[in-house]
Amino acid sequence: MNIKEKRQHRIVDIIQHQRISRQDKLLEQLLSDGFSLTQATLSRDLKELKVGKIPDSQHGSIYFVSSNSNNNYELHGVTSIEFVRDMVLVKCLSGYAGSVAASIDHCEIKEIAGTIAGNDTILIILHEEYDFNDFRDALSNHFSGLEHLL
Amino acid sequence: MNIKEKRQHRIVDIIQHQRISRQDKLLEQLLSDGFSLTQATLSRDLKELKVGKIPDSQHGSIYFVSSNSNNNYELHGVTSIEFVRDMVLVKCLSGYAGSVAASIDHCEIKEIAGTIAGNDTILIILHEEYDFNDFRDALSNHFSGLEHLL
DNA sequence: CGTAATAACGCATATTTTTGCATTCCAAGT
DNA sequence: ACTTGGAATGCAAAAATATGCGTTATTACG
Repeated sequence: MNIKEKRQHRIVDIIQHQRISRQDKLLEQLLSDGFSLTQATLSRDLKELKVGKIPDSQHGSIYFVSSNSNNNYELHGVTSIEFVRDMVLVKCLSGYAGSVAASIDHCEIKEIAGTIAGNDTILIILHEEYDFNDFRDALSNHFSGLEHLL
Repeated sequence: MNIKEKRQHRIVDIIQHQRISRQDKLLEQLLSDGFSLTQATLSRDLKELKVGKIPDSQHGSIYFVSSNSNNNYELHGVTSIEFVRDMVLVKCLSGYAGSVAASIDHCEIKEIAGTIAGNDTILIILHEEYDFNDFRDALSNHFSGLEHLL
């Protein structure tokens, strides 16, 4: 895991455990944790992580991580991803299709109309208005380690 | 319904139907809808409404209304609310405790660890880090008509 | 390796949002 | 109608966040 990933993991961690209302404060913590960055980078990280902000009665407005935001979660067992017609076929190691599909479902990706998992293959149907590019973007927003398959 | 309420309703309406990324844009629409206000007031409205902002892959960052934000729903049958130790006791009309508790549960208020309802009394346990003030704020954010009890 | 292509980042600045303060509006009470 | 207190608002300034651009690191490839 490289520096950037570590940093972003730490950002999510901090946000999930404390009420952060300003990038400054978050930056302070990251710096004292040994990370080296500026507010500009932090701003970009928050965007990549799809970290949102919502008013809070006590602290003005605080950051939060949407449950199905970019969690950079690693998706294990996927061996290939291909696009056929307006469907996506995801091939997995034997027995992995169920868990992989469950992970994907859990993200509630708006582009996906539904998934069907067998033993080692998942069929994903996209909503009509989306194409493979949309799907690829969405998937890479939610999971890491798929770069070489997309 | 007074001007402010109408305006705030309209704000929620706009946000739920379009991807708004800046208060300016929202302001424009409100002005052309005949409302008269400045961006400062809009900012305050968004805070009152607990309208959040979350990065969006297409439009930078867009406003959204949390499903269990300030919905100003009326809570019927409550007769008193009191704080005892780190718990809250809600007294209701006979038979109402169940439905009131269900309504409260439905909001998934983060300050609440759990609720237990009898026939006319609900016991609400708060998470350790919150106090009655937090609870009161949260409750009044979710329901109207409780002012005289809080 | 050397080089090209891309990603990551900082700096400075622009953009956007929030807020302190003064003013206006409005409802309640006399 | 007059006073009064709180809510609502505008204005201007402060605070917070985002971003264009140039530089540096990192990766990919011949």
